[in-house]
Amino acid sequence: MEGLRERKRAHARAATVDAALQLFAEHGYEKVTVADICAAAAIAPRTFFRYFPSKGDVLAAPVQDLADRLVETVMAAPPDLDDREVLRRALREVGERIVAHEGPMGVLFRVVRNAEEVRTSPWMSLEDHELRIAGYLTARRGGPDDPDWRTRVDVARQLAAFRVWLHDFAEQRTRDPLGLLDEILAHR
Amino acid sequence: MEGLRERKRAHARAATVDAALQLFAEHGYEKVTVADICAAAAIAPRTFFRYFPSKGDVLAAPVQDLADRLVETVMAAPPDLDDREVLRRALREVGERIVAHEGPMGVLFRVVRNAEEVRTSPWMSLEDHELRIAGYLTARRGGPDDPDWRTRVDVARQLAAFRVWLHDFAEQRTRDPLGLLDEILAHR
DNA sequence: CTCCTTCGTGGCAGTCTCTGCCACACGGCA
DNA sequence: TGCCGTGTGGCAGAGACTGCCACGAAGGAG
Repeated sequence: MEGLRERKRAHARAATVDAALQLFAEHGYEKVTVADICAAAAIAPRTFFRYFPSKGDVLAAPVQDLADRLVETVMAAPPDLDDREVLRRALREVGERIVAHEGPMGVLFRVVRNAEEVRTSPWMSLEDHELRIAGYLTARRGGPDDPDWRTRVDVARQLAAFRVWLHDFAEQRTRDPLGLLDEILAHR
Repeated sequence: MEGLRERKRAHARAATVDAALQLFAEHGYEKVTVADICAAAAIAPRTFFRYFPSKGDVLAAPVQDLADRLVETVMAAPPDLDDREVLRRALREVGERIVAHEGPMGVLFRVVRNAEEVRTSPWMSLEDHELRIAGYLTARRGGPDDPDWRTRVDVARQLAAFRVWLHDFAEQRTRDPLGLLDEILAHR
């Protein structure tokens, strides 16, 4: 058992994310104040900032989860695959996950795209992981701690391609998102 | 003649950017308040926000100039080059420009990298131009208004690679930055 | 040169995000 | 049951940013 305390906390946190997403989708990111979110989630503003470092991080949290998943998948890949294939599979998996949660994810990404102030940071968290991922890929084949620029460039390129797909997906431009993702990741 | 009014304005604006960069480099981005910058640049805070939508945009401005330059170069490219070559030349030119202004640019990029709050947005302006650039490339060869995903992915990939180089440059990791840039852009 | 229009500037008050501090209460534990 | 520790909420305050208004300086017409 997890302890009543932690369960309460987790519940309050999740409720806050839900309330925030709901309100953002309804009124737009900047029209919703932290106080509004707190009222809807029944917590005090002071507590909000204990859960999330900033207002924008309510949105970053789910994206962060995806990024963590990406890193995990990279690390768990069978050792006989080359970098490119490892990354391709990991991104494909994250893509599947996003498509599976289509509803909330779509809302999330659209909110992010429309929120001038926040548009940057969640995608950026992907970028923060570029170096980490390149490091894991290098370590996998026993390379040096500092990944060489080729590896970093390859990772950056694939993530950039993935972001283009994300963009398309958020705008619901395509009927077969996973098919498109496969094409994009294979395109080179 | 440009009119006294506009010259005064341009001068005050430039002085503000200089003062801000100076202070940021000295004390760090978040320790410097807008009021500090205004005191150093001899303008009122209210005026600061007329020049720049937000504190962070003082940093974004120079990067924005580079991005504009990039777009210009793309548009001015000879018509017989293919997309990839056009983009390669344009990025190479921007790279040269950055290396030439090494001092201020180095300061700028290092400030940006260290300022948690702002780290994201200036690079993002590059990303905002992805679609624009892809559009110009497509238009150049008489394609449709909406660039297809292949073009957008190619542009995104090259810009991502360029960002890796920028990162390296800002950290002064390499002795021959332009040589490295050529390798990175050719790497594919 | 003078008057009048126009537009940029600066000050003021107010909102919103975010932080440090402290008192309190509730869950965990003996 | 009673103590301890941690999470919570309230309060005050700093800093970013905005709408509003009054003033002054640039530019143009007579």
